Amino acid sequence: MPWRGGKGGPGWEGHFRGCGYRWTVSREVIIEVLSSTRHHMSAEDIYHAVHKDYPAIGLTTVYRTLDLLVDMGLVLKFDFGDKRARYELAEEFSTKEHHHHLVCNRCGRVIDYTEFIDDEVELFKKTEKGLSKKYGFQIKSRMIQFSGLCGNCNREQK
Amino acid sequence: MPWRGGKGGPGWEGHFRGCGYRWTVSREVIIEVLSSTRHHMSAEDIYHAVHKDYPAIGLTTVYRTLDLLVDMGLVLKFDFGDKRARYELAEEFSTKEHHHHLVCNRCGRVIDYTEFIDDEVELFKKTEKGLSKKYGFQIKSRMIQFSGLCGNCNREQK
DNA sequence: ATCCTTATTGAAAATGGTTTTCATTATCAT
DNA sequence: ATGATAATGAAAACCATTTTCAATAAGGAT
Ligand SMILES: [Mn+2]
Ligand SMILES: [Mn+2]
Ligand SMILES: [Zn+2]
Ligand SMILES: [Zn+2]
Repeated sequence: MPWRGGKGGPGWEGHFRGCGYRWTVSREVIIEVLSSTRHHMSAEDIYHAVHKDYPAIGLTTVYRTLDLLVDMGLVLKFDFGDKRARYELAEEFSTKEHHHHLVCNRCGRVIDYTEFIDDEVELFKKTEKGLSKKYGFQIKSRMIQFSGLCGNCNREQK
Repeated sequence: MPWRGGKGGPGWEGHFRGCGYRWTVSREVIIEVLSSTRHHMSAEDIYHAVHKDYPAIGLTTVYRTLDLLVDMGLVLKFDFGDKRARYELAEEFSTKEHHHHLVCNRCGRVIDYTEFIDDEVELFKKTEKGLSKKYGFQIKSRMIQFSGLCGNCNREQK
């Protein structure tokens, strides 16, 4: 795990430089926000968090930075069914372990779960190898997502 | 498999009636389109297909009907990363077998794959049971999706 | 077959997350 | 420090989807 999070960690900066991008305050701050949350933030969430300390940073820049981060594979983008995209640090840069998502259709709660992850990883490996051979498809990312009713909503639903 | 597809099959009509909805020409025609394609159509795709024979049916009705079908569990809604939602008959009403999706990030091609489905189903069952016990979460739907580069795009990329 | 209630519909307008535009500013190799 | 140009913010544009509302059609009752 050579990547240190936190302010201006050479890992992040190096990634940007390595791709020919500049290392800017906006980028550092946005990454800092993503690094220090356990939530799945929307662009606007991030914008608000950033805005407290850096009111000059605009929503447009947040969107642009997130796009870059996703392209570079440093951040994952999710669709949990509310209209806005949600973002989370990629595994290698996160303190969270490899996980998938459980989304409540009623209240929108999102649970990170890690149960049976080993089995999933194994199955993924096998599947990817099979699909790559059969379709010549090179898999870059994989996602599993369950949705339904969370404990609370399940109870109320009755 | 008690459900017959095709024009006005009592299966579809019964489903609507059973939920207290009326059985209308628009609904019949939209279902007919979904039943006779192997593609993952957008609302607008469906609108255009319907429009040839029934120019009076509007895009709004297509959206509304799709929402209903998704709510009733007869149709699945996907996000393949282009901006529009994509729709496909649920397994029980489709001639396609249970499958998952392989999405090309470059050209947008979507492949239905069925490899290792048995393993996946087994793992899903186990996972669902575990999650249900641990989080009280009642799972209604599950999705797996891989993305990357398809055979063609992989070759060109070089 | 006709009436009546109301679910359904189409057209147009509104919505809202995201993207584009463009003039200004900041980064960084020199 | 200087200059080339990548990055940025504000405002406008975009565009899939949703909402509004008056007109229409479905289907139970008669
Ligand atoms: Mn997560
Ligand atoms: Mn499919
Ligand atoms: Zn819930
Ligand atoms: Zn492709």
